[in-house]
Amino acid sequence: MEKEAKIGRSAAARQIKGRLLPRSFYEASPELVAPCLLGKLLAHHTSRGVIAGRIVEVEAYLGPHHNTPDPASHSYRGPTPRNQVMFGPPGHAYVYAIYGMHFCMNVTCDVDGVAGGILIRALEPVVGLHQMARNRGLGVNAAQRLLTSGPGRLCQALGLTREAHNGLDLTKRNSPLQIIDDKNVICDVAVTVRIGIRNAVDLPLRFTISGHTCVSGPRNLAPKRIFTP
DNA sequence: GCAGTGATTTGCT
DNA sequence: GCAAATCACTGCG
Repeated sequence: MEKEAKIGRSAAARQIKGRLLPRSFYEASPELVAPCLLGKLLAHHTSRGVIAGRIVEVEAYLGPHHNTPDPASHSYRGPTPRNQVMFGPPGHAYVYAIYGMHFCMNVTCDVDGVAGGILIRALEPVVGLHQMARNRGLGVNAAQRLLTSGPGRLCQALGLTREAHNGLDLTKRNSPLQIIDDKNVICDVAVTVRIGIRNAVDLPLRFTISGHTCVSGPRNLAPKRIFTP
């Protein structure tokens, strides 16, 4: 009980201060933008307050115009009603339903008209931990990594749905959903193959903050390489 | 390990 | 049109 109260106070005391990432940040290819998102804050402004987490794991999904074919990407076969957001301007949220019960959130990137997306796979909870636990249907003393470690979990924790958030512009000042650079410095970035997919399983397009406890998936997945940004 | 769940797309008529 | 296959997941055993 004592511990939960302490977490609640420290989270509430924190302010989200930093620079809203501009449109130009997202105008490059997914494999270039993806590692740059690590360490940034994903913030959802709700009527109940702010819920935010630090991005610790992402995956790049390449568009059909890219040199490397990516059959795992939703945009692989061209635009459809579901994936049209990916073919629009960069810096927008592409939220879709999967397996009948989960949502996943991508950030669109590359220039307008060229598809590209980055799946946000895991966050480190930073602000609104009690609300995250409520949204996830967990007790307030649930382990932090159960809140936002996994693409479905983080959407549930932040209260993101396709109906309410698909197509939102993340670069607008008044957007309820934003990505903010608070100058947090990260150490090592590990590059691995993507997980949870059937096609194009060999492409090294998953980026994680190396060793971070909130990263999802198998702990023993060997990195293809590690670099310091 | 695998069941649960439903939207989405593809491939037939 | 309609049926079948697919799916970037999670939670339970």
